[in-house]
Amino acid sequence: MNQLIHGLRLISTVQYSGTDKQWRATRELITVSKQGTAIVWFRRDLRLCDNPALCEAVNNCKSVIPVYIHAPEEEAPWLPGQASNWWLHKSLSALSDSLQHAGSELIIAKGPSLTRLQEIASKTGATHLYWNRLYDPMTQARDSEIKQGMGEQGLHCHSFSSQLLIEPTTLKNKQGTPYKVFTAFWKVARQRLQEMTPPLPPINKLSAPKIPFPSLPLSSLELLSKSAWYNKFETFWQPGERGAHKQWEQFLYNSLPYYDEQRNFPAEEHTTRLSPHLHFGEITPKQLFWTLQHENDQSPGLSQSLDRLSAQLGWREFAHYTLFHFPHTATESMDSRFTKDHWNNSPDSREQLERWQRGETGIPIVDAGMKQLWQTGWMHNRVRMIVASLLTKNLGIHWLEGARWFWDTLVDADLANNTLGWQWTAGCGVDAAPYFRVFNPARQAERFDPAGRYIKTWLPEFSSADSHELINGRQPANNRLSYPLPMLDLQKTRKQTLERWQRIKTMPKPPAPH
DNA sequence: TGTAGTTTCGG
DNA sequence: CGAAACTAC
Repeated sequence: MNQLIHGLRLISTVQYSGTDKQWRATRELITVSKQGTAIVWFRRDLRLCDNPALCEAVNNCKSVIPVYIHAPEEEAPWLPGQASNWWLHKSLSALSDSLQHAGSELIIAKGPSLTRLQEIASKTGATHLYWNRLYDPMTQARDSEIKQGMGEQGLHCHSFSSQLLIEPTTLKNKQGTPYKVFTAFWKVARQRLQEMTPPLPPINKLSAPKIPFPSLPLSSLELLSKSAWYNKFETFWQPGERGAHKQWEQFLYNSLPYYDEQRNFPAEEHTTRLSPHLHFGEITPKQLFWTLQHENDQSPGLSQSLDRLSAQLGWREFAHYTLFHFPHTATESMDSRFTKDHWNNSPDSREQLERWQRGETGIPIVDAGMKQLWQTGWMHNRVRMIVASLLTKNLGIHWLEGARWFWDTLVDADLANNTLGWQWTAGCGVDAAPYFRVFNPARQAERFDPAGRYIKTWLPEFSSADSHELINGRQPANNRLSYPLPMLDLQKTRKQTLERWQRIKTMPKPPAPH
């Protein structure tokens, strides 16, 4: 009962946070005379709420042209994967609808980004270009070229911060180097976040461009792959800004009070499931953090859950922060002692990788996770750590192989989060887990899926299995289950891994890359 | 955000 | 004697 009341009040907070007070604050910013035409270049900020680039363009310019340019090759070597493309398709469609409602139209084009932007500017007479900043290495490089290229054509470029709570350049430790340990980073960051400006109000009215530039149909981007394996995704997700807000409100109402205690239990649905929405910028970390802070002042009973969830946003910040400062880590281990030949390159490793990908390792909690990933484009975070530990530690396969699989199959595939997560588990990244941290899937299943509900959901062959089978999988003496025997000996591989990692960790530490 | 083996605690 | 605490990896 108490929790219901909490939930209701929180929802009203969300809606309130985007209305009067800030409306007034923003209106004061509106300049007296609006001039010219602006292009608002949408990238991974597919929303109309709390969108500084859009707000500023609307406030400063007479007409606004919303543009999306599809240029996946500009993100090489990390071209968005298939699950990600499915989401993008849906999200663009949602954004396009919202813009239409606001009296405008989303112009969809194909790259190269610079050429297209210059073309659109010259055909529409636009004099200003607005965008929200991204921080991955490829986009950083591309965007500075755009800034220069557009500048040469006499256009004014304006970029804004909205993807992150903290601009990566503005936070350093006492030695003047980037933080490499989460707790130290977050201690300072959260202190700074005490003073935060509120999220911006939604833009629900836009003046249509005077000279329309023909948009390509969304379908021409060919974001939906032919195999249509993602058909089932639609029952799990609602991409787009409206879906993001719905998910957030549902979480606040149903799950926030349980978050601290329940978030580690993959069978419970008490995580936010906002990762893909955040990745595509359908909702901002500020919108979330603002609500959490506001609630923290009022409901001390929730503080554990609120802190815990804030810290998750902190990890997201930390991941983007470290990738910004150490861009090479997207493809190389942060700890350079982990060279290519540290990893398992045996002739068997290719087949082992494939069994892991298909969810046929014979270890129930791992296979359940891999099936959940395949069917929904998402995996519970606890299970991500378990499957990643099995691949990198027990099987000794390079974390990049796991990162690439996740990249293609996750709807929330995000270079910064993916890089940090995999290197953390493998023990070669920033704030590396002590090398001796090897997850025992059986023990993890026992602790976090005690009734086997998660395993039974994704592995129907276990529907009538006993608890021993749920934890350990099929045993050699038991032919009752139509399920593979475990592909490895957990105890033996753990021991071998500890020895191999210990060898690395006793080597002299290489000089820091910074 | 680890595991596993050993020691200590408390009824 | 099982649970909790401790400790090495």
